[in-house]
Amino acid sequence: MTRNDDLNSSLNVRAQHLLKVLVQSYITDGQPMGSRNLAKMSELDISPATVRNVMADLEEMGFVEAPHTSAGRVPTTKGYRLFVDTMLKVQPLTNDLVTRVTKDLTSNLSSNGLVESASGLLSGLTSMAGVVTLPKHDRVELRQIEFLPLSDHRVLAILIVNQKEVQNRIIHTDREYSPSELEQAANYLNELCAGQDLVMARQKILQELDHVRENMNELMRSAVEMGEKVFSDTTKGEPDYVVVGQTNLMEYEELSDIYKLRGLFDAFSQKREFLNLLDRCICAEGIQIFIGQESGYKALDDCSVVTSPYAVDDEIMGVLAVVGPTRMSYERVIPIVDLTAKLLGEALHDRK
Amino acid sequence: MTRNDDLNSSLNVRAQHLLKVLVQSYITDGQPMGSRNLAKMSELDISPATVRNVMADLEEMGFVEAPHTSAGRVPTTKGYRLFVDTMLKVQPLTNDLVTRVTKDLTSNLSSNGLVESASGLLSGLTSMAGVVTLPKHDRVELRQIEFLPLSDHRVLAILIVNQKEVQNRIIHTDREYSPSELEQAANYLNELCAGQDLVMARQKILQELDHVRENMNELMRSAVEMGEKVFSDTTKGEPDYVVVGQTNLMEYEELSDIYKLRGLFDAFSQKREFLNLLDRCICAEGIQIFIGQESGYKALDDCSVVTSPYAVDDEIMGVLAVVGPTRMSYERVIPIVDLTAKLLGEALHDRK
DNA sequence: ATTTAGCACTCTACTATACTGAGTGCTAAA
DNA sequence: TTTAGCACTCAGTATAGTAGAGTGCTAAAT
Repeated sequence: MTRNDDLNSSLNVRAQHLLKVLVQSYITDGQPMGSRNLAKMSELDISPATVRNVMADLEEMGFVEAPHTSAGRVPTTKGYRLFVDTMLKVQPLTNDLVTRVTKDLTSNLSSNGLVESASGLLSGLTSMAGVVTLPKHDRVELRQIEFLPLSDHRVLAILIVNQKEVQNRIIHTDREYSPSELEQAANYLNELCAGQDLVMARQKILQELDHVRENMNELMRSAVEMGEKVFSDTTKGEPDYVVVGQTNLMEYEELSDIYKLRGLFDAFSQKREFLNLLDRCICAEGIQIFIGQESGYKALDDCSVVTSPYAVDDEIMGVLAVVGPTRMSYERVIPIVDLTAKLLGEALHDRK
Repeated sequence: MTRNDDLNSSLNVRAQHLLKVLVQSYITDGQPMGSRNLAKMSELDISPATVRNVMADLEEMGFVEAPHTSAGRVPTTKGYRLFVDTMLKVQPLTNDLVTRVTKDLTSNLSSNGLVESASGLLSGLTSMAGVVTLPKHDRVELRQIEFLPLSDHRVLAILIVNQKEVQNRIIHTDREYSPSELEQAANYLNELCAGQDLVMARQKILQELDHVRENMNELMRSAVEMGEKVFSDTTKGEPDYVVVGQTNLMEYEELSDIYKLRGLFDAFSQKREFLNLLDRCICAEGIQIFIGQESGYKALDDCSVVTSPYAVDDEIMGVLAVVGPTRMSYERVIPIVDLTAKLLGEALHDRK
């Protein structure tokens, strides 16, 4: 095998081992690792110089980088990714931990408090931020919307939500609309919002309003405005998810820049981006991990998110997640998220 | 009048004027003010040296202080207080602003969205954090609690809330309780929680649980545990107040220390301390202002809070507030808080 | 008696300089 | 392919010097 083979194909065993040791060390220390140190820790009986050669290769391939010339190496997103995908050995759960989670989730809590409680557990056990979406049951998913003209500038809006539930709203409009106009408006809104949570639907409409204030023909504008009127009554102020422990994130060096933090906190409170991310996980089975920029949202660039859906009787009800710095102990966090998801599902089952 | 008179009795006019100018300047600039500058700005035609003499007096009396030897003066809490109490000239509201608030609060919003909206307005107009408690109506105040024994380790709890509303809960206990035991437990809980919001009541009980786990006789412990079971069903996750714009506070130099911020944000999310503060204002008529340490809570040491109750038909429904750095433009914030309180009240009236 | 000018003094903030330690990349030998 | 050796880079820290802002005090002026 020539050196070039190593570069082009996958990494050889030694390089992988060194990367693994480096990632683990960096996760615990937060210090860039030099060749000398890594040579020792690797227990491979090779010299620092050799390690340097390997590191140069790893850097070329994008698995590690150096903060500056004389600073040792640090894993990149790609490095973490390889580590998480192929070298990770999740820590077994201690009994203490299992009983604590069980106790917190089975004792004394209403089904809504359960969500808070789970979020609190995630946050407490990891010292990062815990996020849990409300069980789907509590959310209202729009299937269809129809309009019926009434007299006096009023329109009856009929919302069909969830399976077969129906809601009626009367809205006041600025002028009379013909049935065919209303039909077109309904079509437009259905296209835009069907299948979504009402809250999300509303946000989408608000965006639309801003976005195309001018570019829109009169009819579409009417449709959007009508939609806004319908949905404005919807937002009961119910949150879509619960975040606990945001402030924990302030403790991490790599996030303690005030601007990053602000972006992150704003993202939490605006909810939109974050909900999108979580919604993406609701279909995926089991744990999913977004490292750094992988999430695609600027606010989360320096964060990793470990998510898992939770289900009652095989029906997926929501998603929970832990948000923390990319330099987090995945080995510890993953089983915690996994366990909490399972037990939350069970607890919800019992409350039915 | 001797110089001593000035010191012992109240400040003479000139000193007051200088203090006023200093406070106003400091609020806009954030820079400590030197004697030279102050002499000019005061338009009093006195020399810097004279100003220095006055400042020395003001410092001695605790109205101003110097960050360090060569740094000019900065108002103290006491200085702000005097300014707010006696020299403040609130800025008249612009028409733009009134219409904006009116529009935001009267258009398109459900009564619950109103609270969010008001909070958003406070935050948006001041670039600080806006807080609005939920209308009292939406809160549930415990008047009385009673227990009735059922069979099979079950107890029926009867809650009388608000005026005359009744709620029932069945709880499961670890053993049978006699009627007299239940009566004592009820008495104990009534004493502890009557008159409080259910959420607060629950918090109190949780505290109690922690606090006196050992020091309590068996009966009291049972009572508290039973209370916990009753109230655990209560916390519907409904927040007691809505905060918008926390992250705005990150922009202010004087708060941008990460530890202060963490304390502040934690206080917001734990709610307890903050609710206490707001509850204190619910009885006070009109605007109330807490400057720096006046609030009595460490987390708010570097903040000022401008509060006002809001009422529907003369019945006080809740409190709203703006939280920001002590160095805020009170002249601007006060009328905004005032207006928002009034219009929120009116908007709630219209929705009834 | 009050105000003012003048002056010595203090303290922060900034800049330049030098030094140390950690760690690298490259080259040539093993 | 690995290693030793060496020159080099860079962050971090300590040191010293300087400029600017502003004070407090004293003695003179009003």
